[in-house]
Amino acid sequence: MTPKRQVTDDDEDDDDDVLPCATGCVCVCASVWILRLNLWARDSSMTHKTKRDWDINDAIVPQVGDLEFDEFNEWSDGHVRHIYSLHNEEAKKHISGWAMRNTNNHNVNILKKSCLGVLICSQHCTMPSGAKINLRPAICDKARRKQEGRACPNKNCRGGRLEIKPCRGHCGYPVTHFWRHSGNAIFFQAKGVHDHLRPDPKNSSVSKRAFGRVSLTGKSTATGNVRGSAGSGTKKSVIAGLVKQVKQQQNLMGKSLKRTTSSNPLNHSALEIYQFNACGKCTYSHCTCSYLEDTTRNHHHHHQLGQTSNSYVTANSWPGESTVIPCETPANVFTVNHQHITYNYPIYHHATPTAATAAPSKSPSLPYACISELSAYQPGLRGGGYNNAITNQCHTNSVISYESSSQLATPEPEFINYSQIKHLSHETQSCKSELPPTIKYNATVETQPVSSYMEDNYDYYYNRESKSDYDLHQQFNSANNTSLPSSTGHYYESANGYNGVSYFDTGTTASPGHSQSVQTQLDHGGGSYGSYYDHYANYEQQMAAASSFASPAPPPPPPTLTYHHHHHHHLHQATAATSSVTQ
DNA sequence: AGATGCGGGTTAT
DNA sequence: ATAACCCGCATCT
Repeated sequence: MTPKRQVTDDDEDDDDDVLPCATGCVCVCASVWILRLNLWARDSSMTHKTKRDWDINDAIVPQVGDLEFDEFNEWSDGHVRHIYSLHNEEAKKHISGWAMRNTNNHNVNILKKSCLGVLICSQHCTMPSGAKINLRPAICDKARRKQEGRACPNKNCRGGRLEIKPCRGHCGYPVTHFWRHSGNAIFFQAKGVHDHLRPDPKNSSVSKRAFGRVSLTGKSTATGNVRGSAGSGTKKSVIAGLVKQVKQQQNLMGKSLKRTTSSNPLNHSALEIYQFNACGKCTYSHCTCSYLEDTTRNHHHHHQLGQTSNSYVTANSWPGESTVIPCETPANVFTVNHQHITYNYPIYHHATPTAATAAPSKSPSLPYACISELSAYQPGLRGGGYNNAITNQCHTNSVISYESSSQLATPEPEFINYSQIKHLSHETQSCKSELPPTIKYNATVETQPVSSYMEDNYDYYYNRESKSDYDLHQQFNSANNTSLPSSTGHYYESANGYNGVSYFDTGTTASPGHSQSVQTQLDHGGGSYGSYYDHYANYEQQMAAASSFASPAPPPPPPTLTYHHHHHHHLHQATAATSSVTQ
């Protein structure tokens, strides 16, 4: 488990590009999608960096060498991804310093958790250490309810009560974590930027005081937010706690500043900025997106290609200037469906001009990515000037439509669309051969080259070291300074792996060759956390093997499935039916 | 008791 | 149709 690669959140960028906001709006960080497209488009000669790119929803995630795993980061923040060893105990337990609770996303393959925020004092009191009350909410609903309303543990606080400060760091919703077990790795992806401090550990003295483990007489031993300092009550720890909290607060401020006042975007790496590219409901200060108010029902968030793009492209096409940039129709138009992760996998569309000009076929409430935003990535459209007062509001008649896969005009990278899932056990037999089909995913992908511009800029986005005050927030990872996806080769070639194959759940299908052996290496038994072993793994293994050969074979016809169930995907049940994989 | 995960169900958009 | 939540249950620590 010796991690060869050390990473911090800062070396992560990410792909949370499609976010349905609470009010129905959607944040589209098209920039990232484009970057992803770039990755997808690269052929097998592409650099290692590209191989680092993956999404928790990818039909096939990279294979990682045993020595290439990330060090566990319990304080992941921002849009980050990590790959942990399947033997990493912390990863296996899906641990997080943040108070993350299970969120039922009705996808048994990907565990989703959402942040509960922090418990704060209703009086916003200050402890002797100078720190604020910042406790970890109980994960258990019942326990958490008991926490709320309790007296503030700060002896200097009068009348203060503990109350939840909910996390709103992800488009106005709590930050979410996703866990997926695949092969010998555990894939972790976080979405959103916590808009609150790190909560004290459960065993902190303050926490104990607050929740009865320690009598209130011990109030004077407040130590602030120092992990591991519980009960120490030393001056040193007090200072440390205060310093830590102050730093966190500074970082929180920094986040907002980055999102709102980056007058000189080039001072921040794209990755760095992207990390803060959280989308709020446009009522949140964190939100970096502009949006269109749909007079009928929804308001559409138009993620500015994120500050990510702003920081680099500074395109003339950038909406800045407080003007509504008329959307154009660039040669390369990428469309993205705006369904949220884990349920309806994002679908990347590299639309043809025809498709690009096609009017959105779906509900007018669907969000659209402004082409001008996307065009910002086009070499010829680069310009100068970054403007924070972005109002990249394009009109629906000139935006990129988010279409279903059925409207794909060209081979495109596409992600699993759970809405396409269907239980085949009783109906479909699109899966040829002896493989017992159960569930298939519409995951046609492509390897179509994208503009070299994006390729050229890949390094900028993905391999640039980003140091900022945000690092202060990553205290537990300060030593792992942005090694970025430097180690590589071990990553799956996305282009190969996705080359025109249709994805299917192999957890229920016989897998030829070595995949079987791989399967046997995995621990499916007993553990409470074993259920997230990727049911796709077999197929991934197959694809991995296939990709090792020269040319990808022509893709089999993508399965066309219909999802019958309301919204549940009982892969486990399907699996059990074939008794090839245990739960 | 609480953490954790599962999954049926509801609600809002 | 989609995703956020709520809830009860089961298992484990």
